[in-house]
Amino acid sequence: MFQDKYLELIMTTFKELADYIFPDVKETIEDLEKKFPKRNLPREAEVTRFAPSPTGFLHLGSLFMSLVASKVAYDTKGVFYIRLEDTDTKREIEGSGEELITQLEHFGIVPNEGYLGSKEIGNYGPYVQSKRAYFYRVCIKYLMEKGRAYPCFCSHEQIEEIRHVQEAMKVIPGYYGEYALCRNITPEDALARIKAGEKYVIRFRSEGNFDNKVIFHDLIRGDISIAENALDVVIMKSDGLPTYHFAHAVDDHFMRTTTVLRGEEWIASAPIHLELFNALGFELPRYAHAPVIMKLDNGNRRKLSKRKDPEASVQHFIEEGFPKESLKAYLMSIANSNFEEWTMENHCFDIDKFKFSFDKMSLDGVLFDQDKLNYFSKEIIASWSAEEFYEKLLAWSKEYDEVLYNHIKDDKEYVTKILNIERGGEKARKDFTYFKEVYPIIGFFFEDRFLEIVKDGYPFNEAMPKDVIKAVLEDFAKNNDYSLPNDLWFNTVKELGARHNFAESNKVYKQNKDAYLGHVGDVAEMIRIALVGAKNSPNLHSVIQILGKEEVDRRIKLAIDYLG
RNA sequence: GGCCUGUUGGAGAAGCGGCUUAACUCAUAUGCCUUUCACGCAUACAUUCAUGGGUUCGAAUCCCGUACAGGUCACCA
Repeated sequence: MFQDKYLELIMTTFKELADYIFPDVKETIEDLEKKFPKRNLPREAEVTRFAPSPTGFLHLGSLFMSLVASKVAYDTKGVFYIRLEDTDTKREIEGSGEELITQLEHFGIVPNEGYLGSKEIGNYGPYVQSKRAYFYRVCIKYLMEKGRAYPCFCSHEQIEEIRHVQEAMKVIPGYYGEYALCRNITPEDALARIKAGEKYVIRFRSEGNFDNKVIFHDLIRGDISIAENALDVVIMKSDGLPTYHFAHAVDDHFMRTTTVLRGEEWIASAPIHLELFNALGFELPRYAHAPVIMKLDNGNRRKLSKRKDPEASVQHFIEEGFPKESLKAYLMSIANSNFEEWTMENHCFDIDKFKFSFDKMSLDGVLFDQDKLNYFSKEIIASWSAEEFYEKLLAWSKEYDEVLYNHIKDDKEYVTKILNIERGGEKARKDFTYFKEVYPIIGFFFEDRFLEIVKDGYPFNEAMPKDVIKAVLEDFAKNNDYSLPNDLWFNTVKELGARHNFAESNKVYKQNKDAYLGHVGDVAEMIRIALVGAKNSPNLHSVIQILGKEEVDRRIKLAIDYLG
């Protein structure tokens, strides 16, 4: 009897406290429930999200997360949205929110709703946490009235001290139970201290016990059994903004997220979220804790670090000119190991056509594999038509490679021909893995670049007498027939070789080395070096066809002059 | 240190009690093809599934211990 009376008394003072702290809050959780009703979607439709903090460039891991999240929504005809988690004002980097969106867009990841940099779309906003302060206040006020939240006046030093005591006593560290100093401050006292201007945070009053276990289901890992939460976590910081834990509960509930996809580093705090959802009377979303992308460093696996690893930044791949399709295909191969087999069966790298599933996802952090990315990239670039390649190359170079851009922008026809060499078919040429290496490979096709290459001499075979090379080139200049197709043309090269005592094939040469100066391969090499300034190039016939008679003649003459 | 998660070749992995002499892909090596390079083709690459024990007629697959790796223990997300 006395107990009930006391409880009633406490409750009313809790309410006074809450009213004092949140004078602006007029609405209740029920009002918000009505304002943000469940979306009218088919049952299997998933609502997913990507919730980055504006603290720097887009991380490869973040791209991975957003790719999977958007894929899940896309596959189920659901909704994918973006929410900006900007509650950490200290770490915030000006403009990085917009940058994140731009980079996501570059990869074709466009949300159905949410924060879009310059604007927002959707009925569940605002989608920027700093603009949602009111909603958090509504929810905290609710908890406080129920006695499930209380102001805490402890300083960092005090908390530090508590931890030291706990460490010495070998008990679980943290702000809970008897160690939660402010937990039992009466509402009257708290009110007085707040009125006196003392700084405070608001903590959640946990009813859990570390000795109990909670089981929660993870879409990737299955059931995870873990100690119940007993920590009185901070839910509102002294600056009035919510902590991640609280914002997660409020936002994902009112934005009606059905599946929360996040990094595995959140598994440990899941019990906090469980209790928070419960206390607020919210239905729990499904969770999927994805593995992180790692790197091998001195034999140890560690997370890709923004500071140490250039490949941690998505911008790095954009600047190098990896096609967006390559990166997406690579990331999908990490997400679902059967994706690679699927690409081979279907001769397709379009991740939109692939069916993603959580249970094919790895549980372990995967090592970033540049070789694998390169492989996808080569295959994908080889699968494009020359026109497609040209357009993409042009767009990229305009932004990141001025020299290349100036060479290709005004001569689509010429460049397309170059890019078309040995393109298509089962045995397509696969020598480009990213845009940045295109110019070094095809540069010789351009007059100015060719002169630059050749300026310091030609890499002719030292063992071959100069007058022989000269004679071969002179003969070639006189007798080269542009009208012939590859096979017939190459026969004329063989004949040319024969006139200068070169065997028609390596086989013939090997049988009687003394009878010849060399074989056709050597002849082709001389012509190649004269025309491109290097020992290797794409198919010679193609090169000659593209350069044209005039240019070939000029280059041959230049080489002859060089030989003296 | 407590708790959580994981451990199949250099990488990503399939397999989840007998069809596995452990699939497939990338990488690597060698050879073939070839006018160079690239492509393509062929072959090789884990007697063994971190390790020790157990259950079983039978284990990579189930159970227990150990080791190792990653995560987490903030008014950071």
